[in-house]
Amino acid sequence: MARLVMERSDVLPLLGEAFREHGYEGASLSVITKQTGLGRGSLYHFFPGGKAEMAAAVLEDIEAWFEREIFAPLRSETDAQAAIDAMWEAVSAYFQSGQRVCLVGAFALSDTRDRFASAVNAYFERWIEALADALGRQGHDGERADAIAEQVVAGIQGAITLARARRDAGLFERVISGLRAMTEK
Amino acid sequence: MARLVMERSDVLPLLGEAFREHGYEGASLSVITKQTGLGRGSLYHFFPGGKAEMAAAVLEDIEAWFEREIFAPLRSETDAQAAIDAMWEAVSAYFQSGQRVCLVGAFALSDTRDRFASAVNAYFERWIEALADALGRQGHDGERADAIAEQVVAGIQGAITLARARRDAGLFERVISGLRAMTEK
DNA sequence: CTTGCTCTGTACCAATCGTTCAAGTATATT
DNA sequence: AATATACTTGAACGATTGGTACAGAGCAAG
Repeated sequence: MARLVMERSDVLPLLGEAFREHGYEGASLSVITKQTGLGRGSLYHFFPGGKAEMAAAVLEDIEAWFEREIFAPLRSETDAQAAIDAMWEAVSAYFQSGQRVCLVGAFALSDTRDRFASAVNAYFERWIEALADALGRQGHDGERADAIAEQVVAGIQGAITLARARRDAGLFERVISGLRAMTEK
Repeated sequence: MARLVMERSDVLPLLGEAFREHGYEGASLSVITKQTGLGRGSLYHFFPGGKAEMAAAVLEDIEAWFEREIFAPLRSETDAQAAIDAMWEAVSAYFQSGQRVCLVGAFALSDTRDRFASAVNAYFERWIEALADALGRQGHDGERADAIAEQVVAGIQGAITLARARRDAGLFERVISGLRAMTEK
């Protein structure tokens, strides 16, 4: 039966937005309670480890989403080009033309990275490897596929940074379409 | 005559490192006093506006450095390719193969951007325009020069993000050399 | 030495930080 | 209905935050 109360998994996206908008340090408990609508007690009921556990759970949730929606198809879809095309559409939708920050990237740039080093590293490692895998099946030789994958994933992060810095969604789309050209046969 | 005491301009690089390592929110006054070796009294003597003025001064200092060392040559050096080559060397040295964060990029990803919106925007705007100018003089038509410049500046930011996320200086250099190929005739 | 100015360490402020917890309400089980 | 468990509340804790006040240190000019 459907529960009327909030579940832990319902809170994660709200928590994610709080961290995205304010960063780890900037997302104070008052910000988080406001963003999630949950009191401090409830938050510590779901996440006894406090803020650190909240952020870790959010990272895990994000990683799981990317794994399911993007990385796994890149690795196992028989039509590699179709998986890559799907990645580009997912990226544009997920990051909302650069108006929405990549939480993992944002963490990577601050000393928050040290707290969540393995999650931050794993996210990008898997993205690059999965994309290189698809590029390989698409016809590129291994070394070239690795290079393109690194270039492309870095470019996506940079596009987010620039689009946010300049408040220019068009800039995001232009850079993305330039990168996309690198992943076409 | 040379002053033995600390000047405002001597503090800026130290302040910059503090903000780079901890972000705007994370760089507390205790962190800043430790990093700079200056007490609260001295800091507020130099920067009556407090933390916000410190960060603004650091951004101004960074912008001035890039303007002098990179942007101006890109715009006015008669040998455009030489100016671009110099840019790549300066970028590698300045960001220390991705071990050193771009403060402007880091600010752009957090809500700190809102506080320093115009400085953050101006930094990237000038970089892109100066690079596009050099690429134009190097032979590319205007539209193509703009596109490459955006792609390249975004790529640099992404390379920093990824290199830091994965603690992989080699990754930074590989992405940079891929980008560099785009700026060669 | 006196005066005046720049610089600095200490103490202090109100506000906010992340965290804890006892008490309460809602839901599920019997 | 009675009991047990899941969830929520909001007040309070000590620690730390950014910022202020201020007396004195250091030094130069007169």
